Amino acid sequence: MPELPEVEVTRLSFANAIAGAAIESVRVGKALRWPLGTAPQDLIGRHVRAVRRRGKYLLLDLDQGILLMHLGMSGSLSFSRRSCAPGTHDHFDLQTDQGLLRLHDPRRFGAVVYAPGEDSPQAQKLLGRLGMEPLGPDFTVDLFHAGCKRKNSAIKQVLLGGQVVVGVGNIYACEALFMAGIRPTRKANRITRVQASRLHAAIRDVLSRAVQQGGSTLRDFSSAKGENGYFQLEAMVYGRKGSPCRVCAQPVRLLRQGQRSTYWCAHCQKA
DNA sequence: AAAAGCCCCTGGATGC
DNA sequence: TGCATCCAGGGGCTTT
Repeated sequence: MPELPEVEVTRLSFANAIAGAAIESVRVGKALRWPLGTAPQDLIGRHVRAVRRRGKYLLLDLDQGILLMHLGMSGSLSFSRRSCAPGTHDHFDLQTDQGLLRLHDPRRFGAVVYAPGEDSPQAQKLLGRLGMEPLGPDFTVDLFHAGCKRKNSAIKQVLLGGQVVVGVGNIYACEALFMAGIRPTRKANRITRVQASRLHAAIRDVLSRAVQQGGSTLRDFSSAKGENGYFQLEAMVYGRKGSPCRVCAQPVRLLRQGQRSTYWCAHCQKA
């Protein structure tokens, strides 16, 4: 489910509400991708200072240590003033004096990991190799182009890989490549400076528009307030195999790249 | 070192 | 209706 826009929409939907909250109890349900990394009761009494995002990770800053949260493929968070009994797929609860933060994740590819700090080995193992934040000031055309030139794989794979730029998942990689008119299979190291510039702009544009639309709700994503996203209605190619391209009316094509589906338009993406 | 493949897991859609 | 198969928004780890 969650790419950068969905994670950011989630963050925005509960960051203010949870700021300053004291942790009262922690419930760990069925196993997620990794163990919590500390005894749940050790978190009791600590305060949530802020909620940040790095790539597709959420970072809950505690007054001592941090909680790294990842939504995997099917995860979503909810934050509610009133708590209620957990459902089948509710695998992590953080009960605070300001409300209950709950992770719902049917497939359990998500994770909640405690680390003593952002620079700790536990955190760096997950965050250490992440590329540039696409909506941040450090994501420049020059650095993006240089990053592409270092990669000998398909540009679609580079976007998904997260070592050059983070947060771009399958939906937004397809959409950005369409907007930039670039073939998904193009070798990244053969992208010209002009193409890199177009793709850079497309990535920023599609991600920021998606945040404004509340993300994409394909199956069951919603923000921590329960609000659905609407960007999927604006998708030009993703999930539209065989349907007419919204620009040229040629049928949208589907191909496999690294076990993932790539949607694209052969007529509009010739670069 | 870098790239490609392999899994983790559940549920919904599709086809017979 | 039932059952098998395929597919899904990710990404760390293992194998080439």
